[in-house]
Amino acid sequence: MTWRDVMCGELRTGDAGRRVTLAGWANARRDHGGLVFIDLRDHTGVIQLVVRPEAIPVAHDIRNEFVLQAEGEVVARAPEAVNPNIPTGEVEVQVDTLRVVSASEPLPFQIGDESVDEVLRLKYRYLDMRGERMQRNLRLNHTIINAIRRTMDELDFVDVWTPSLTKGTPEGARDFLVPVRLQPGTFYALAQSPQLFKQLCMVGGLDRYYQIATCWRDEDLRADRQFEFRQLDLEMSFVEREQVLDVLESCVVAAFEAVGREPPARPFPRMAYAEAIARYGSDKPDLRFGIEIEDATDTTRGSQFGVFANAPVVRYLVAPQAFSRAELARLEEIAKEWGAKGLAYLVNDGGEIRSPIAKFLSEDELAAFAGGPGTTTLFAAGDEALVARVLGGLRTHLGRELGLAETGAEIFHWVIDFPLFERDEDSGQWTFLHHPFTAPMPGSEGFEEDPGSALSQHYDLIWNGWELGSGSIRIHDAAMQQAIFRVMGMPEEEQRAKFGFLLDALKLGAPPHGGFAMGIDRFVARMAGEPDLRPVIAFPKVASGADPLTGGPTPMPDSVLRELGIKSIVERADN
RNA sequence: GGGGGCGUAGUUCAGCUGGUUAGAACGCCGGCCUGUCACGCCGGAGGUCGCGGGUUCGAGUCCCGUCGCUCCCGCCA
Repeated sequence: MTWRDVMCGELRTGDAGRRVTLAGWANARRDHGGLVFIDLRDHTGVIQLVVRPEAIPVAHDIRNEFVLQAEGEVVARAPEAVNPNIPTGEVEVQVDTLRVVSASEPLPFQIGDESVDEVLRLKYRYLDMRGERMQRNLRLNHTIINAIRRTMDELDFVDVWTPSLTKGTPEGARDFLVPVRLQPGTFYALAQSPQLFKQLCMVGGLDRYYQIATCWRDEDLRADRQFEFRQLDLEMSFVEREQVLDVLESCVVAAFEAVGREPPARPFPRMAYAEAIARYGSDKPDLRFGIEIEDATDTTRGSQFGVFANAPVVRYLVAPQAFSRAELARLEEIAKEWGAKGLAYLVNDGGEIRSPIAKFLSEDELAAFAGGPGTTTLFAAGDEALVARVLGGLRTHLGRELGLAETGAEIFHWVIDFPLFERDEDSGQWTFLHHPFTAPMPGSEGFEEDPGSALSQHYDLIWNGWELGSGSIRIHDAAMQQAIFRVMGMPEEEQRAKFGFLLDALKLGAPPHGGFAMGIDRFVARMAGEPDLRPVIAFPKVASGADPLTGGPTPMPDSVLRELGIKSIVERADN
């Protein structure tokens, strides 16, 4: 038998007179006693069925979300019966055969009701999926990934599968561990990224590798972070930075074109890390709006206001609004979240300056810092990094709260010239900023002398203040790789134990290479206009790490653990 | 690990300074209806107010604890 020969959403007046077989879900029913209307829905849309219950008594028993199969004739509706709200509204199907394929109990929530608690929708994700939003998002995801794959293929990249089960490393994110039964007491880690495997592919002469790779990280979940996520992972041999960036720009543009949107102009602007921090207080600034950080240190050095006079750095930004006392208290909260001790400000309310610190400031200072009427100057004082963090946090907050970012623009840009190392605040040890395989900038090869001022060939791709991904030119020289490990305080034996396989490869004819990893889920979420990741992922987990649909994770019986050489030390009521 | 928010019918919510039988809308069930399209009209069922304890003559409301969910910080090479 044939379940259907046309989709619900496809029928138009040109189909009038045609006999059709349809299958789908009962989206709505309007039972008039002697005449029953049923809106039949599939992923293409809705078509009105007209059923005469004297001939088809089952029509009275149809309920929402029953799966139905209907046969009948497409007829044009009378002009006064046309429904202009749906694309199929000029026709309907006069049904002569109606079959309940699958009944449905009343639903826990109504399809398409976006006000329903998200966790409940996740528990019944398949119902949520029947709604327009998930249908749109999952298909958008498919379209984007197809466009990316097509682009990579055109550029001669080879899709190579790398292992999910990998050797664990204590650096970086926490690993998801997988016990190995054949070697009790040992574990694989689920890959946090194919990083080293793709570098080995370059040593293997693949020249251009890519993969839509699943990655796992056992860190706390957020609105834009899941345990597992996908990245467009790529690596290229014999390239400089600009060639890598060019490939990513091609993918972004192809994705925009595939979904029928105006792509961003190429090349995307480049901005040095130091400039991003100085002007915006962030290494991923949202450039859809202005508001830049200004320096006040020269003026405040001799200030009567002790907080200013004693701070290594005083900087400020001018917000385009004269904030109320309550709003300023809220902003101070934000500033404190980012590490500030307090928040100094000048409100210019129609030309009149309001400020608790005005009495400490000279005429010169007031004149220098106050914005025009209807603005507020927000200060941060402290060391350079703190000031950047606080003002960057405030700037992002203002962009969101004041709607400054809602310009309709889509701004892509690169941040380049990152530092190679940073100090770990706890241990005081030098540690890599991104990962230890990033090559230093030409001119920074002497990084062992002065790790703090060395720059790296690392780059980030930013979309409207979202970090979409990052990459770098890698180290292809074993001696340099070992020098990096040395600066990080990793002794020779530890280097061998953890990364011996990489060091061996780098000694056996490793070509210069570089690559990138872009978060696919983030990219799709942005493209879909979704505020976070979950609406573009078919079956996401919630913030506790649980899966409301299947009820995972679950404890395992001791017998299973014993075979794996594992003993649980956690007492559980449910075990 | 730290901070904020939430938890009342299937769903979304209301429920004042503590005061009779905890309400509404949608959904659900029954009845009527041949041109509706979020059909309409009439009737009905449905609640351990997250859980435990306390204060009180009396707790959805106040207090303590606990659980769950959520957002943020930490963390996420």
